[in-house]
Amino acid sequence: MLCAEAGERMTSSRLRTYELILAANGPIKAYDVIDRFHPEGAAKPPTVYRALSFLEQMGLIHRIESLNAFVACDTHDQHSASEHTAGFLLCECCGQSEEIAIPNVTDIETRAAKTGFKVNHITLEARGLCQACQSDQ
Amino acid sequence: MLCAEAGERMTSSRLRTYELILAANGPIKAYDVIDRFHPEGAAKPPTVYRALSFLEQMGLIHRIESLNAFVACDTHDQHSASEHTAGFLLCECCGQSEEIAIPNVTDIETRAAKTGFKVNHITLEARGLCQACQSDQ
DNA sequence: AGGGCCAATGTTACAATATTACATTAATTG
DNA sequence: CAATTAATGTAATATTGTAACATTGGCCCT
Repeated sequence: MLCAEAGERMTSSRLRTYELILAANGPIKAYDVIDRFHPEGAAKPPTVYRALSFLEQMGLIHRIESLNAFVACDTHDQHSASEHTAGFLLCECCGQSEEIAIPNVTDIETRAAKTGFKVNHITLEARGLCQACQSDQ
Repeated sequence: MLCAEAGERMTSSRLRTYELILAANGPIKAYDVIDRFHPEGAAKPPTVYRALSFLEQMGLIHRIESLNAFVACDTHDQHSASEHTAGFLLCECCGQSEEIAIPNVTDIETRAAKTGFKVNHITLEARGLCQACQSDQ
């Protein structure tokens, strides 16, 4: 929250969206946020999509591309929002995610630089099975 | 193609889909394939989505998660389909993609193993600017 | 060749995800 | 307080992807 103040205003839509993502305790879909937004009925999609964009820019949440879902950032107090990029371990069985630092970012940038490519942002998502779900098998 | 024969049949829908992806010379969206499928009108979505799934399983194409798009595999002759996973450099300006080997896969697996996570598949997508688009600025 | 099987396709409908456009309200600043 | 910009409300629609079920086509077996 302190982190967000550095940027812009934490309005009630944004806070409500962030609360729902925190409460989800794992990746949550935009339309699940939309459905839970009000006690009675659903929110309008733009309300939530705008809040999601904002929260992502602030580094409070991450979008998981391979799931079309969003998850609260574990480590937003450890990074500036701008440079903040993270990797994820995504369990294909239970749906839980674990945020990890991307190993060897410089190796990726070096490889990119070989063809003159300048990296702005890295998406790293590893799908597999978490420990608990392996035991269950 | 030889590679595909190892698995199943390269039917005409599958071939047509693959041709369109090869011809696209960069990531192409499913609905662009659908629109171009027939000379006259569009294909039905399931026709193309089925073909895309098949081609991906065969290792002939890759799905780019952060673009909801598909691109022909550069290196399917160098890998068995099952173990085949690739990284991508995606230019935010011109839309071109470059396929790269994922550096330090073992580092990712080792990090995952710290919490008992078993990795099945890695998505690595680096967005940024290709050389040509940097020069243009 | 005829019958049985399964893979693949056709077809319709719909679900899920996301954005555009424009009107309105709220906050901030000079 | 007026002017300006940021944020929100609202309706409609665009984009992406799947479910369900009927039908066809290839293949194997005797």
